[in-house]
Amino acid sequence: MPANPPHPAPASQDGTAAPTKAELVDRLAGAFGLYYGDFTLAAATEGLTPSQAKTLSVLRFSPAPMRALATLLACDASNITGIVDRLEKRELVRREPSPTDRRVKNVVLTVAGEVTIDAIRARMHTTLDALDTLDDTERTALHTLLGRVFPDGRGGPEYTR
Amino acid sequence: MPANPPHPAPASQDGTAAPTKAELVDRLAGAFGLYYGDFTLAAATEGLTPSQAKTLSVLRFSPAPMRALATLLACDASNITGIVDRLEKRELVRREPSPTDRRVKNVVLTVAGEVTIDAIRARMHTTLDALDTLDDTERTALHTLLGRVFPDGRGGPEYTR
DNA sequence: CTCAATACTTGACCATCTCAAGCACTTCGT
DNA sequence: ACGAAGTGCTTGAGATGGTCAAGTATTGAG
Repeated sequence: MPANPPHPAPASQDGTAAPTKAELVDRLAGAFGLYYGDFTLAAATEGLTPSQAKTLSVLRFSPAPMRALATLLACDASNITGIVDRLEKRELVRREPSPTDRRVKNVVLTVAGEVTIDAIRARMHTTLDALDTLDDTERTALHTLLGRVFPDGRGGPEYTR
Repeated sequence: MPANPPHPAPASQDGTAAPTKAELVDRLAGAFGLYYGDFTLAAATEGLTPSQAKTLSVLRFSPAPMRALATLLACDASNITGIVDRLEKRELVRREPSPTDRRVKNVVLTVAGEVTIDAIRARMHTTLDALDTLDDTERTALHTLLGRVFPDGRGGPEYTR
């Protein structure tokens, strides 16, 4: 039953033809919607908002100055002040003065912060369970393809000021 | 120079070994971050917030009652009221009373709304350009794998109340 | 030494989000 | 048929996320 959707999106009847770019964008949008829901729910069980959890997530790799966080999270610097304020009040994160530039404050994950972000990632059941259904070949393929389409950006530690 | 990151993440030296689940989650998180930044920027050029644009995006496929939107966007129903209020004020969207249940209001994309969401999707240059570098086989693989990990959820039109 | 640039903070203002409460309507049980 | 429970949407309060404009401290270039 065609059901005549307002926006065509023929969505290649059989699964064999290569998807159009629009179909791929749809898929990405859908996938990230589900991922985001999973992440948000997991963060909420630890009493954190998505932005707070995303900040902890970024800091897992390396401490970073406020400015770098703003760039990584694609938002205004003034925004980070508030987010880090709240994370610091809960001792998940610490501001450390940069030894080389007194304007800069490096944000560092505390041990409690590490535990928390690990717990959140472990609770993303929708995503984690789904990944379990992939075999090694598929995992490798997905990892590689995502790396091609969304190159990392995060080269080395940002602890560099 | 190993640089000794605080959180191990050995990140399989060579590209050949299958990535661990944690590495895949990292990749998903990174990819999601870039996609979201691209989407947010594109939405901003049309004067829309990410939530407003996401709502239009969902409605591309089919009109939907407020409740369904809340479920799809993984948020409280009361939230949708405000978002749709603002979209309606800009005539990108219309509330229509459901013919079969007088409690329900179906939200429908206007023509202007369609034009707007299409423009936003067309401006996601980071994502679209990256997809251009994939050949047909890779596109198919990515589409299939994402479909496996994040099954659609959106089966038929939600215009069903 | 002066001046432009940079890092962070603050305050104003709106959007987003949750929760609790309320109204309108539907559905179910009796 | 009737009342009670359930569902869909809205409203209002309160916290957070987000932008912008302005202000302070520091750096760095000339």
